[in-house]
Amino acid sequence: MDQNFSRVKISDIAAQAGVSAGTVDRVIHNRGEVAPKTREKILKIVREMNYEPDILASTLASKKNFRFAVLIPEADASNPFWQTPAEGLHDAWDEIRHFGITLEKHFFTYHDRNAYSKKLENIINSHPSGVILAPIFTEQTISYIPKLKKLGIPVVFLNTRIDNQDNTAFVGQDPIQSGKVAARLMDYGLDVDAEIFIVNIISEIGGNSHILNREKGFRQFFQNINNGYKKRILHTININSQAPDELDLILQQKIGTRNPGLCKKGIFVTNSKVFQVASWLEKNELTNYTLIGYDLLEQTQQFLKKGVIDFLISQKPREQGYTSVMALFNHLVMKKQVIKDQFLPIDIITKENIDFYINQ
Amino acid sequence: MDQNFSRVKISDIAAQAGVSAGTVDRVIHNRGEVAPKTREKILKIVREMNYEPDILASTLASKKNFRFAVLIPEADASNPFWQTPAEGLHDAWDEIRHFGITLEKHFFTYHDRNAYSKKLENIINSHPSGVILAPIFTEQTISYIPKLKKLGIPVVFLNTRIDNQDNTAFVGQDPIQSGKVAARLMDYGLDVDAEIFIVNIISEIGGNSHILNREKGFRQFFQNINNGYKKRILHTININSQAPDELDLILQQKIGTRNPGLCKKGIFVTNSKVFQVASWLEKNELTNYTLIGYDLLEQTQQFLKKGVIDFLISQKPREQGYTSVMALFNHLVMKKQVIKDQFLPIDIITKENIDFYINQ
DNA sequence: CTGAAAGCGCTTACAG
DNA sequence: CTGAAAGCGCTTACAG
Repeated sequence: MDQNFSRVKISDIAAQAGVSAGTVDRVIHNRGEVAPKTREKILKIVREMNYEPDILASTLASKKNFRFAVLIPEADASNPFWQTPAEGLHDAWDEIRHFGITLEKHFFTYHDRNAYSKKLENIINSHPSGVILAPIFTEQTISYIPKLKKLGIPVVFLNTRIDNQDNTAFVGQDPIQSGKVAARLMDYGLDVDAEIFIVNIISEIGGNSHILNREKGFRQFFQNINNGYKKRILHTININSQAPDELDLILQQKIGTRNPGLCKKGIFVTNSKVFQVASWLEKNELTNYTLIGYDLLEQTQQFLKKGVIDFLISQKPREQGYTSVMALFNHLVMKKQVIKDQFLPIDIITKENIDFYINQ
Repeated sequence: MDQNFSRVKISDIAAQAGVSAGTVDRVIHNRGEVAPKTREKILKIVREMNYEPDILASTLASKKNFRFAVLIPEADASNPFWQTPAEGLHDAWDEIRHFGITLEKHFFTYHDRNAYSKKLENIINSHPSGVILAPIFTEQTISYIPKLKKLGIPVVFLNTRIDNQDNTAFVGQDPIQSGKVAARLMDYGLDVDAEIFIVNIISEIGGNSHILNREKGFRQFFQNINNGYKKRILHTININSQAPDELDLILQQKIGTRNPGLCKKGIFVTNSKVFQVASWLEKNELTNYTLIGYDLLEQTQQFLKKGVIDFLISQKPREQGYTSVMALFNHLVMKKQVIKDQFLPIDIITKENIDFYINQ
């Protein structure tokens, strides 16, 4: 039955096979030093009796320890997103630490690729049991994959996916698809002839692949729509600057002065910087815009609640952290098969459901 | 440090206190038979050394077993919703069964209150370690709460919340708030003067509190909106019938013949029966409606993908099951403090993000 | 009220 | 290649 945890133990197998528990153990864990016939015999009985090891007893006896090393961006005022994945990592660790697991967190900044490489190298040299990585810097990351592989250290990618790599798992969101979700919301809410602005606010050296892919998905949505009458006009606005005044100026120029007074327009901001656009709209009392962006930061939440932002898309940052640790745990400790691409849901957040998503 | 699992063990405490491990154990588990001064002394050292028991060793040694009894509606063709919570229950059990936990599932039908009572009574009389309950029948449930309490059997409410009860936890969605989410989506997508129909399709004896509360929340949203110009016209249509033909007739009469040709109208179906309304719209080639409903069943999914349904709200059925088991586990086995009201997120599902929610 | 001993199921040297 | 013994940290009778 489903509900009954197998009570067959090693001693049962040993008795059946007429050998000692130690020999059974050697077979089960493929530790060699067992005669082929003995091995086969034991294996057969293991299968017949449907033996499942007691993972608790195993962990207790083996005194094995696991070190999970984490390398993610440092959370700070200009980059608060990374606070929450760190909490998720910690929560998961708290649930599994009984199994002799330690979690080491290391941080890097978006500004320094070399520091990232250096830290990753140090981590690898310390021979952790597994690594959880936010591989913002793609090339640097790829260059270390062979070494990790050689040392047999499994690696989980967090938040950013890299194609064709030997990672144990990826945990994060599909950015192209999330762009499509944003597009659906725009399309549903706007008149047929409404203009739409895609605003990319790029303020860091790295980590822009998400932005590009979200725009890509957003545009794909409108290409795929086959009710041809909906010829949406999409403008992309790329902004590097971070100074609020400068940003306002650009927005004013590119959006504010454009066909004022016509029907409601849409603005899709491809990351959490949507709060800066919201701030501009609010200051200038511009209400005739639908505004959609990303992430539940303190600032974005405020503007959603005020109604300046209409929808936010959440990346489930806590769950990203949580799920990454669990992927490593299931792979390393539970020896379960782990799903390689773990795409987390693309949550649509409004004023009405936000309370249930905070801290997810 | 955060990351270091305490390595103090009972023998360390015992040595410090100059007693045996057995005595320390008695103190830690409040099993009495210890002299007050000894007790105090040990307690002090436990605190000082920051002792945390090794839950694995404890579980292994104690040979304790836990029986979790579940009582939920039977999933069948007319009520497929309950398939998924059952899967979530099973998934959670699979993760924790090492701790000597068995999961017993019992089922009831919406049609028979007495059978529900009877089953609940039988479950209680079998003295399980804890109970997980879908308390569809409120009164019947409440009448058994004192008995559960007396026997010290913790109970977790699944999907339906009952006020002011001594349950260990509730896991489910806030139906009033979910109605507001639906209202937000309607309001965002419809013209100011569009008519909106609220359709309650009631096909069972019990389980209608969700429907009522969803309508309530939906209406509250429009009452609270203070941009007075948006005077929405809301019609409620209550339908008891289940026969498709009859249903179509009623919909045709109440919705289909009403101001045809005017601007897009909204239909909010307060449960998963939204697929029946979708089917009616499709058959009659009525495209000028925004349709919002609940739950990711096979039928609702199809209509969402076809574009007949615009949005679905998911109750996260799998997570409901999963979280219920974990609540009981954390309470009973891990002896952690468990949050009483665990409201799960109100997920907004579209054609674009549905793939990431299936089986949640 | 307290301690010594055996045991939970598995793993790890060690001896042969 | 194999077995006997000790041990992981905690709990459970049992004896006193």
